[in-house]
Amino acid sequence: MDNLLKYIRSLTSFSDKSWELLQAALTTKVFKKRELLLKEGQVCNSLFYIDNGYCKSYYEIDGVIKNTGFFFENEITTNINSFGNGQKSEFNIVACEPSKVIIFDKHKLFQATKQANEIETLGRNCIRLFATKQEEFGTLFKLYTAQERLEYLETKHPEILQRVSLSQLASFLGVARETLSRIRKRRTLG
Amino acid sequence: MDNLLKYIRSLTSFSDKSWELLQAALTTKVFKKRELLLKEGQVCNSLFYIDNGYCKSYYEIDGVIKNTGFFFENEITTNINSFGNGQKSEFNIVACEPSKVIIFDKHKLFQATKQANEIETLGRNCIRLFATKQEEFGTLFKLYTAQERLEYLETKHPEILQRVSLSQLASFLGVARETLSRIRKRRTLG
DNA sequence: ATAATTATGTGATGATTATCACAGGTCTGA
DNA sequence: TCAGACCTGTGATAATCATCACATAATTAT
Repeated sequence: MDNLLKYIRSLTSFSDKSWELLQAALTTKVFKKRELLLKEGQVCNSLFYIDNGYCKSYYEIDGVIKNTGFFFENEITTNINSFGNGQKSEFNIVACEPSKVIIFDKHKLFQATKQANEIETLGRNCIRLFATKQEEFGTLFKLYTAQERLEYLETKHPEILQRVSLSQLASFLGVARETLSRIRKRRTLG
Repeated sequence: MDNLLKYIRSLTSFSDKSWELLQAALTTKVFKKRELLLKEGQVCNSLFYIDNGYCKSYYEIDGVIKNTGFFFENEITTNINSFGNGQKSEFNIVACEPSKVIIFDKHKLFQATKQANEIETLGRNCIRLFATKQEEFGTLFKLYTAQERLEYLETKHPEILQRVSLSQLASFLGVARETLSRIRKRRTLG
């Protein structure tokens, strides 16, 4: 829980009392590799804080897996649309490594929110960070070619390249794995 | 202001008192076509609620304009990263038609937030909607081809096609305008 | 340990797309 | 209203990418 408290206090002022109230909404779970945090068709009633390990979100379309996001330590992942509107999730979230995850229960969180305004502010800031990340990666596709997208990750998010395999990354970058392999080869030579 | 109040109340319960407190953070401005709401290099200290008209966000890279979002009536636009972290904006937001915009001032909004918890909740919900939209459009590029992205807009967001020119849309869809013209031709025939 | 699975590299080929060039249509402001 | 600015369509060509096929690591499970 120590990491989470530091994370929270990096976002907003948070009294010991707020922290105590928040506990009612939290549970910790260790997910095995390939275990699902969220399954397609379910309603997402949780925010998932990743204490260690990492996860990815992916769609499965006509049997083909399309990765849409990677989430590492000290990040929160969720299906923001499902969480906010109660609609069924169209994608999955899965642990890519054994991962210790702190789960925020939506309904208990909203109850805690009523008791401490700091928790409401925390919620706003978590969603803000999530929105920022979505915007950042969504923009990549409009601005850059596949090769430039790879270079962007190399510069701004090297941790992704270190931990995610080429095949997994290709799907995220929107190119075939063979293409990414060739892009990488061109780059290490030229 | 009537549209805005309806919009707010569609998101969260909002008392007349909260509405009155919120007024201190609001100003209304009519932007001419091509007038900038936010300029690259500026810090974004506002949320922009579009009462009528529409706007787009765009990057200008090596003299080439890349559209990253379109925003219509009853939507809020901003640079969420600049607004939240105080960093300089890397993109512009411009009125594509004469547009009546209600501007939420960040600092005054935060003051109002301290006086009414409903305003904090409103803020969280506005950011949530923004995040949902970012996720939706970011995902398009990972899941679909250019033609499928066009079909998605035709189905889910026909208002964009009705109001945005082909050239402007091509940039948003990440293809050359000639390519979008040909995709459209293929579709209307086949 | 070793068999099975998963990941990566690479060639060949066809499909898709970007880019340049140019023509005609539509909008718009002085 | 009329000239300049924008928008759309289309051909030609080169670049990029997806797909299939197969070989060879690397990893994983029993």
